[in-house]
Amino acid sequence: MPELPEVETVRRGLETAIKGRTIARVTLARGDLRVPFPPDFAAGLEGRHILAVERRAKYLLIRLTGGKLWVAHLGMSGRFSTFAEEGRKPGKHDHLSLQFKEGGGLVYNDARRFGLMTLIEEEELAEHPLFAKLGPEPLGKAFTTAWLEGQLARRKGPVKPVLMDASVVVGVGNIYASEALFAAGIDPRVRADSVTGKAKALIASIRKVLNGAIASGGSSLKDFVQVDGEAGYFQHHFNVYGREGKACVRCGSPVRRITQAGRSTFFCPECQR
DNA sequence: CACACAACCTGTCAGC
DNA sequence: TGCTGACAGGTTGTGT
Repeated sequence: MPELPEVETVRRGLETAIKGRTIARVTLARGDLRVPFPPDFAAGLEGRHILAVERRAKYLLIRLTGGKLWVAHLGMSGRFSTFAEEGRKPGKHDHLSLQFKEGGGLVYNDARRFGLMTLIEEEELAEHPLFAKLGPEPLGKAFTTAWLEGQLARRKGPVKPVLMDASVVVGVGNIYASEALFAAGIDPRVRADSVTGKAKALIASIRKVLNGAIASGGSSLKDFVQVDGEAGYFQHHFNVYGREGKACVRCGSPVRRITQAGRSTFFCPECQR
């Protein structure tokens, strides 16, 4: 389910739900998700205290005592939820379960198993293969007009897949790439190097779209006991994504769907040039 | 290096 | 109700 806003919503939920707890026991229902759990994963978590829940790109970073970092990626279908009962039976696709010393626990469920869990040293984060080549955070200061101009300038393919390239900017997935291009009035099919002059507007659009989605996810989470971004996700309304054939919210002409790099792209041919 | 495409795995939904 | 095929929010590896 996650693009950056959903992961950020889950991060906030986890922060409330598990920060300050002590991990008493870890149960793995199987040995792998997208990649195997490291051999020391369960033992490495047990006995540790949860200091903070952070995020880099679409990865959740759970800081533990002893300089350890529990890295979690939700893939397409991963979700965390908390439980209060002791001796809870694992449901279908529950792959990981934590029991807290203080009582209650946390479950990771992931039907498609595109998620990922690992345990690394805090200090190896920057050089770690998962993180070394990641571009700037879209909501951070390093995502500048000059940076995006430079990235667009060396790409001759369509602009939309460039926005989804994590070495250009992280956190922008298939939904928000379409939404940001709509907000910026840019046709997703145009060559990336033809819109360098719109880099500044594109950054503003990306931020607007992501911040709007975070605000919507966060507000729905308030009434939610569970750690689960799904409610916020489905509550959010999209301007073009998933709206093939429906009237453009701005001009009324039908929204089109095309395929780019194997993914669906939605856009308004009138409003986006 | 830039780019397209397949692969990973399961669930859901539209259409028959 | 059941079957089939298309499609799903991510990332990585391969081949050109």
